[in-house]
Amino acid sequence: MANPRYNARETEARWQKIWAERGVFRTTNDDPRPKYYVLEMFPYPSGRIHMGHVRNYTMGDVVARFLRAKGYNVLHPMGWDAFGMPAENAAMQNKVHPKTWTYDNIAAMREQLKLMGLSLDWDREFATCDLDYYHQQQKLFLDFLAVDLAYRRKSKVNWDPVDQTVLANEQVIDGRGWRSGALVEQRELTQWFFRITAFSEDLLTALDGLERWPDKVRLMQKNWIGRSEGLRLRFAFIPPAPDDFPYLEVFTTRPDTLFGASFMALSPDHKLTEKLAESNDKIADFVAECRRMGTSVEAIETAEKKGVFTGLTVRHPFLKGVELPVYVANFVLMEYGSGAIFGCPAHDQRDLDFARKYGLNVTAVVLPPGADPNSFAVDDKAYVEDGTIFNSDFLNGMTIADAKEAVASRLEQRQVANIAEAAREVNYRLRDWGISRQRYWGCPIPVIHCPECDVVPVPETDLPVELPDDIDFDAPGNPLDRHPTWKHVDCPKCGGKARRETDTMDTFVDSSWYFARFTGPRADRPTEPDVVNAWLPVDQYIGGVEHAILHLLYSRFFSRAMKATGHVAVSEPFDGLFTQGMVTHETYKGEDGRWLFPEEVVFGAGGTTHAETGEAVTIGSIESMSKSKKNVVDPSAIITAYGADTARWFMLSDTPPDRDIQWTDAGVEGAHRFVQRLWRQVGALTGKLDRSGNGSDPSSPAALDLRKATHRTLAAVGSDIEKLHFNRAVARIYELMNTISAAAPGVDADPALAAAMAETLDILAKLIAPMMPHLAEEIWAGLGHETLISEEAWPEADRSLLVEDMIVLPVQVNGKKRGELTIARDASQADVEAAALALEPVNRFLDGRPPRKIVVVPQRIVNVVV
RNA sequence: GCGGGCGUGGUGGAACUGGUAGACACGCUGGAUUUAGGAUCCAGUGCUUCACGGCAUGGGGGUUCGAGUCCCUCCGCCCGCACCA
Repeated sequence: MANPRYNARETEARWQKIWAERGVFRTTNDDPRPKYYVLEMFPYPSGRIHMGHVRNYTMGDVVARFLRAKGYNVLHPMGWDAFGMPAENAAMQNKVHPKTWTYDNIAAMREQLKLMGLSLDWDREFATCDLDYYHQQQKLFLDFLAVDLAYRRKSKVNWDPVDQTVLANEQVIDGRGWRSGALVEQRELTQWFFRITAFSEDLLTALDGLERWPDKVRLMQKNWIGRSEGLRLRFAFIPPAPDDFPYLEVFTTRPDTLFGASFMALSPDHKLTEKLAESNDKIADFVAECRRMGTSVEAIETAEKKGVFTGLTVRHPFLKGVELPVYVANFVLMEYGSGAIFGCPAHDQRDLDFARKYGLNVTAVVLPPGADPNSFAVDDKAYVEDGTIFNSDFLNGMTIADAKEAVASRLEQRQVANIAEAAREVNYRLRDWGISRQRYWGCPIPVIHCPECDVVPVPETDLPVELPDDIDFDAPGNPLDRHPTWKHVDCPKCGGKARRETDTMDTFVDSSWYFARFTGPRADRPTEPDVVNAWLPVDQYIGGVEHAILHLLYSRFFSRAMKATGHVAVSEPFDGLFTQGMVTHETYKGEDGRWLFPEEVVFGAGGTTHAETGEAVTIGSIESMSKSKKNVVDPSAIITAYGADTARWFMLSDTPPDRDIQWTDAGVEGAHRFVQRLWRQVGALTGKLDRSGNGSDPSSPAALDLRKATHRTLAAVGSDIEKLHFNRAVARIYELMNTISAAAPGVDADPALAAAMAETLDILAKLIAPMMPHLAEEIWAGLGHETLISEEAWPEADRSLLVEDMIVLPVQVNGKKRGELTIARDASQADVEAAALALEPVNRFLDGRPPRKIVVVPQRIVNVVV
């Protein structure tokens, strides 16, 4: 330890090699210790790791190393979310095969990750594009298909006519394909779906049990599932009713407003609309116009409520002789309820806009509190608040809730002549999950289309359906579909000529069960029941909040579907979830407004300038790191310059882990200074330590104080890490470090302090080990230990050192602190009062009068009320 | 529009169930040491006052012996959803 400067690069490589050689982080499935499964969201192999990965994996590694030290059998694996579009884009742009591109990227990123010193079990690594992985995924698909959790139906999709592919909603920008720029069309295609709605209710109610999830995420999922209770009503047509439609079915959550109904509206996609359009050009034109309407945010926000009268009318269920015209309206969604509504303009803004446009009646039936029933009317703002029902016959005077119930029970008892049928119904906004993608680089859907036998699952013995390697990306569309031979197969059932499904699965399918596969990554079935059920659920899952809905909801569905098909025993995959914040950085712009990389910018006395051109640079807002704004810092460069421990320490310091952290040079340098300071301080002390005792010598108050500070820190850091409050744990370690520096000069003359210091430095090394594992190993070895600190147990805090006999009690007068007194911890209330009243500042405020009241909160505070 | 969250020094942020506001760090100021340092060490650092003290957790009001924390209200910022009947 003579070297005053810590050489991170040399040291980190050395310890990483030792860990790997000794297999320190390899996890076995038959370990008798209690299990703990730590998982960070696995990366997409884009080619290079970014700071978000560094932050995510640092946090996970702290948890993994901490729990390993606490005596758990920790599973901490890593893999690759490796299918997806970017590989195909690279293939088109750079003429490189998606497989080559992906595996090259994985190799590069694995090397980068290894430089971070993460305590991962690399033996369990896999990529979702590995044949073995998607083979098992195909088995899952077939199992889901067998129990009807996977199915095929026609569905509206965004179709890019140039690239000849389906686009996700996120890939449609202002109505145009993000790559081709072509106007996106709405097309009906037959697509594969997972029946996530089979679990709507369970996915919703089970959220309450996810106590170790952020409330925010649970709420987002709740809103996404969107449960609402109401009635399904069948309105009778004024004869003649259209063929095949004896009644008009609607769903409503507001049956209390039935007396205010003034029209009916069908979705443009409603079956009845389609039928009417066949013989009515106006309707047909209107439907076509609606189809052209984009699905973009802007299009919906600015869309005018429009419709066209169908010529049909229905009877009002309660009001004799009242007839309601039936329209087709652009704001009615086919996907929700029955695709038809009754319109009550007074109490729904959309209905009101529509009614005003077409001159329909607006009858208020909910009276705001205190309003005059004779004069209250709705103008151009619908009344949607609470109130009392009026203008509504038998509902008059009721609350909204009572009126809903009254209508429901009356309809159920069939007391209404004009309603053919009514039933209570629960609807969800959640839709089934469309998984078909017209893409090459994904898991092939293992079915065969036979002209005789229809859809035939690929027999399990014929699995895997392997992606062909010889493909070309010269033309738009799905290369699998264009492949000369791949799709031509014989029907497994009848042996006749048949066609292989050329759609592949959404890559979200791949990431919906990888956590289960990590428990038995080489099994010849998707999971080994004994093993997977011993490991799941994941105890702590860590990742970005951007996955709050899709990935996390899909994974919750998958667990249920895998449970239904016997692959796992749990319904909930992730017991604890933590969503970390993003990494941000300042942005920089040159004189012409172009974005600049941080390394292009020089901060001089004369202002901020460009390193090469010398032009003035504008410092812009702080944004999350992104390639487009160039405000990125490459983790490899940081690790090369400062070492992984510095990068890790910085990521854990100062900012709470769930908030965005700003990456700054000053911050990194500060973290690095601490690494050096720690190294220097420990190095300066190693020769002076006394290993013959622990320093519990009553004759040395300095030793006792140091031991108290050490054990207090030990207890606090442990509980901070358990709560993932890494920034507080870091602050505690800084505090201990300051205490050590202050005590260091006394070690020479005080043998008890030298002994206490030995214990303190051992504990310090263990405290930093989860966060800066390389430095911790180096210090541990330097302190004379021959074990690996990575395999050492977390120390126990000595509880007798955590309580003080004498405490400092703040004394307030009228709630303001005026002084403090040092008193025995177990002093009686009378003693505390007497001591407080004896304080000079208190007396100054008392001014000779007796206090009105004295509040003593034991061991906390004294408040004298004058 | 609906739903949710957050506002604390120059900065990032501490403050457990209401109980010493500003821990810890960055930055800054002064000093020491050094050929030099973006290295290290020491001291200081919410605002205000010569001082006693006064004022301070987005603004205003309330509950309480006591409020950053609880309640009401207003302002500002951020996030999610988006015609869901």
